[in-house]
Amino acid sequence: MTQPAPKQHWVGHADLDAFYASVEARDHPEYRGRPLVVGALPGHRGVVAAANYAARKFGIHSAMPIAEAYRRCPDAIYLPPDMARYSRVSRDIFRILETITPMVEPVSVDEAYLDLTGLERLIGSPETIGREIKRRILEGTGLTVSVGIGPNRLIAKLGSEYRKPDGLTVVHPEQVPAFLSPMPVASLRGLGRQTEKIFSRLGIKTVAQLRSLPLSYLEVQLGKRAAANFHQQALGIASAEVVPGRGRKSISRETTFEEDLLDQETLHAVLRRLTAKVAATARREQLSGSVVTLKIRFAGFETHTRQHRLTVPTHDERVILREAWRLFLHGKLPRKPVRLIGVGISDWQQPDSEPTQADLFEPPQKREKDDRLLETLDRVADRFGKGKLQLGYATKSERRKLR
DNA sequence: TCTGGGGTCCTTAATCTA
DNA sequence: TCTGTAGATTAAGGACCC
Repeated sequence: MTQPAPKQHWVGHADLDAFYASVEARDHPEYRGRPLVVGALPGHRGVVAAANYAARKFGIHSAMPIAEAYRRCPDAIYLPPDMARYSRVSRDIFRILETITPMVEPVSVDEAYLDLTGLERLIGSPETIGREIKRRILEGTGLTVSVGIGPNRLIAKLGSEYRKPDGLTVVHPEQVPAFLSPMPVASLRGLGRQTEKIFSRLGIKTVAQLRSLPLSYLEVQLGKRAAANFHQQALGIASAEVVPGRGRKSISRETTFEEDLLDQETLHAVLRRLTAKVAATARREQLSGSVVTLKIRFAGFETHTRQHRLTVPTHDERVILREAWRLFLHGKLPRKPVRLIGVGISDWQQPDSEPTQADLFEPPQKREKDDRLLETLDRVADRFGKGKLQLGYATKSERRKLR
């Protein structure tokens, strides 16, 4: 008896080209051919969200501060993002991808993995499938997409980046080592500025160089986990699993002020607005979160988060706002002008664990403890003046005095 | 240069619990 | 009941991605 040959996995990665900018150019023919930047408007705080290829010729790229983009190309068209419109186009794109296979895993509005395994008999070779994806998206939406196809997610993703815009790259299993070898290490997944610094210090520039190093050496430099991860990637080893409809794990909203802000009334009002949006999204998606997170950024980009676990999951904006504001007031945060404020919820309750009557009507000890602490804080406020309480817990000695 | 917004995942330290 | 400890959980920060 001979064993059947193991099935060849094929993973596709589809990535829309300069998505936001392409949607704008598609809908406004008068912009076509001109440098176009979607993001913050010049003169405001913010960065580039997307730049078309004409703007990229000026060195403009996403995440660049808008002031820098403006210096490089004052004549470009600058537009604020219209997320609602991009989301609609995104839904069209995913519907089209699902005509190829139901095994589509969204990564973001403009990016997805597809499990193409076994489609050869239905559609044709991986090259044929790739051309078919591009054709259907162009015909259905008027947008171009770059597609990478390979034996796993890593190779598919690197494939879609390999030729852009409007590219198609298919890497067969036996081509993987040659495909990866000349690539800069920075093209590997999860390798950002910090890790790149380490590699640069070690004189490692290409994937081939990385592959030649013993794992034990990498472990000393990067730690066990990261070393194993990059070592596997350098060998072209990665998962071929595609998970359609991966659920989200958190919902959050945040905003950066034009000028840093200290006034608590305004901060509270902004937090209320953000909380309402978070709660609305949660209700729409029928999600209730158990963890409320407050995010605060001060001048100098000093960023802090504070979390509180609720006894009962919620999507009620009053509950979320109360907890977020409590974290703001009593989370031992520095009392400084605020650059950004944000709020989020996470840790969804499982459908099989509805809150019990006991959860609702017999608050556990944790809640009682919290409430006692708050009472104490209120008494501190009365005794020592409100200013003391604006930020930061009462000190131990202050609490002792009150007992 | 001066750094958005919305996410995920990992590491580490503190705390809880068996 | 006390104590030490190991493992699990939680909280915070950071790196990274699009």
